[in-house]
Amino acid sequence: MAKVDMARRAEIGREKRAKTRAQILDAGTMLLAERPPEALTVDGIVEAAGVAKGTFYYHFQSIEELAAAVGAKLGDSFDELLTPARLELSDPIARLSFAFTRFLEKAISDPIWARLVVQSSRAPTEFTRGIRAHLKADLTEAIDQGRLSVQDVELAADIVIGICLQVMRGILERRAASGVPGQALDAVLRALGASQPCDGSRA
Amino acid sequence: MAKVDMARRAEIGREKRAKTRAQILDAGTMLLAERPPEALTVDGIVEAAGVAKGTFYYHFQSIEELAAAVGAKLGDSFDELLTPARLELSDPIARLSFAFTRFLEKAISDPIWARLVVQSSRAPTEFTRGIRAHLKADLTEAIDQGRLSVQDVELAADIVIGICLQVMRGILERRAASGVPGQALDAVLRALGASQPCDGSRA
DNA sequence: TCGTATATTGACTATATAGTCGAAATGACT
DNA sequence: AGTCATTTCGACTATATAGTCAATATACGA
Repeated sequence: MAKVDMARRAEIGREKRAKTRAQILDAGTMLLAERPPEALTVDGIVEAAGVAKGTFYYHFQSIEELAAAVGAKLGDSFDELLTPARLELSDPIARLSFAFTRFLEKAISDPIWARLVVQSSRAPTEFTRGIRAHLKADLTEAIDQGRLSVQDVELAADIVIGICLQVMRGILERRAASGVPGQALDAVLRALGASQPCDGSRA
Repeated sequence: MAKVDMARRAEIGREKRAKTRAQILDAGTMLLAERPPEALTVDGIVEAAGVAKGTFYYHFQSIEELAAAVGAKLGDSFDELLTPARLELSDPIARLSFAFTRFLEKAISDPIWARLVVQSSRAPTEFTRGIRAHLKADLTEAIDQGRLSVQDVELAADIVIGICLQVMRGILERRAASGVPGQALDAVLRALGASQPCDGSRA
């Protein structure tokens, strides 16, 4: 009698579920782009997402879990943005330069993403830590090659990240001049005391 | 019959009032050093200050007003830190260098202050704007003297502020090496492409 | 059309936080 | 000791937010 295909059922559920979950995730993303996670409320989220309160709890255990999911999505966007460079470029300074530029260009083209990055930088998550780890690896390699005058990796990382974040804030507050990413990169390389990478694209 | 000196009364009141107000202000300062203003609660503040709830509202209309008062106090500490340099040094790059170094040294010696500065940088207040205005004045002067290779004042300001804030975060997270302020300053001057100021203290 | 697994809803209870206010305490002065 | 302007207190009411759950809707397969 009526053998029901449980697997199929679950799949259907998963599809519908994914759609609503994405709505909530998007609403959470927008809200987290404009306020710190401590300022989020479940009522605010469900209103922004256009779903009922119970639905939120059906998909997420708590606001923290939602924030973590948004963080994971942001982490994915980092990988998507940076992985190509990591594979193609063997020169650590070139990798770093490419990544830095991609970041600022993305910030210009996608302000919500930029706001989210800036907000996330307040309380470092697993994903922003990953970025820093990659950066430090590149910097260490460059230092080992004797190509940076800054010898302290942590300081070097703070210089790169500090300029990147603050320039992002500048892009968000004032309107972005398109020349900014290049100029900012030049400044970063000067700050690190970087010897020219092979491409020689700087002044 | 008992002519009461109202002015004296008011003065007495003001003294007692000032003491309790300072307690609340200090509690607010500590809390704002560790969380964004949106995450503050009146209950949390009065508990930290060791006063009753009504007392808070006797001194402040709202949490925003308390946050503004903390911001003003922070602004005063900026002036105290920076005014001497502004009066004594006529060279804009020397002024900027002095201010930058004072900031980082203060961050090392007073972590609560540093946390407060970092937190405040999220949502620029009247007082952090003042800092940026001073900085931009110095940078403009230096650019006009043809002593910086960075020509865009906003970008230059972002570079200085970005490095300063991120190095502060680094100081707070890791333990501060005392050589950091000097090294960071060197990096900033290189980033700006600054010609040597007269003292020539850099590498 | 009906049955069923899954997803969605919104009303409901808990609790936390905001903001008020009359009563009590304080302390300089007589 | 008594007076009184001022400050402090904490109980109280409002409201907002968290978190639950029984009822309902959905949509596919039989």
